[in-house]
Amino acid sequence: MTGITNVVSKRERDCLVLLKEQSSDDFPLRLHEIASTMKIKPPTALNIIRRLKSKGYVETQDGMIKLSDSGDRISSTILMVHRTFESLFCQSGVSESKACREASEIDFLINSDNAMKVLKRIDSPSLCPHGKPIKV
Amino acid sequence: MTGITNVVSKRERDCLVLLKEQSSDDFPLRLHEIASTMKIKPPTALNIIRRLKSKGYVETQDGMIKLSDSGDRISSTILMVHRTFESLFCQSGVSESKACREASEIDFLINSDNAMKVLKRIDSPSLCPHGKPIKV
DNA sequence: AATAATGTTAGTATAATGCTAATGCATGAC
DNA sequence: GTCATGCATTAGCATTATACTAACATTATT
Repeated sequence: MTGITNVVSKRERDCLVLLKEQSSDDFPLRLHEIASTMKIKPPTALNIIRRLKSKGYVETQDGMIKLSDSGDRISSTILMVHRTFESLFCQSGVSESKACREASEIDFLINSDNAMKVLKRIDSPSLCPHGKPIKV
Repeated sequence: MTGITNVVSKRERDCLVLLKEQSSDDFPLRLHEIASTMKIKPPTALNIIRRLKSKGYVETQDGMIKLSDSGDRISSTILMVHRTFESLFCQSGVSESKACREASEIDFLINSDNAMKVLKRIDSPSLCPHGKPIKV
């Protein structure tokens, strides 16, 4: 089996993407920031973080939460798939915001190898509709 | 809000598609047939059927299970989305069986309006890779 | 030191998914 | 006509994901 498929749930995916897009080694996120961004209460967020930790995707030090190497890798993959399908939807005439929402529902379910093939099929744009690089 | 989005779970989707593809008024399915096709035990299947019934997608008479009108409609929509993405994956170089599996993971999550736009974008094939009509 | 912010535990709830064991019902074999 | 077989259904249980509140603990800030 090649490619990456379906190892995280929807909310785990949301959390990974949040960490990938809005944190860095210099600016790791705090639990309450994750909770408020995800519009959930801290105990709920803690639960998700705990699951991600047990999968090895997240590390915490002094309440600071950041992606592990493998978390960074899987987040990049999810974002690549996300931007590929976001681009597809936009090329098809779907609005940017709807394209983004739709892509978020499926990006963590789709095998990365298959997504890369789709990317070629839709003329390999290098940037997603928001202007971010598809392949990182 | 237009189009149809996310009103069924994965297994409800599987069951709807099974009923749509392998039953008719003349040949409705029995519970144990659904269970064995879905590789689950009858009580588990009964649970899914019960949920579909409560959503108005399925009717039963004398142990015979068939789609209601609205169940038929939503199943058709799911299949349209399925075949659209299956076609996309195949056009991209994914094998027929992998394309089908991948499409099954997402077809019930994608808004039908968006799928129809994607269908146009991929040159509006009238048949899916298995030779079945995409638009019913 | 007191208050505020933050993190964590404990307990609860729901939905989806799955199972086994037991019961109920109908039908065909004998 | 009874009995076995097949099928449907109920009851009970378990797991995972998701989410909440209330309470407690810890850490900062003033």
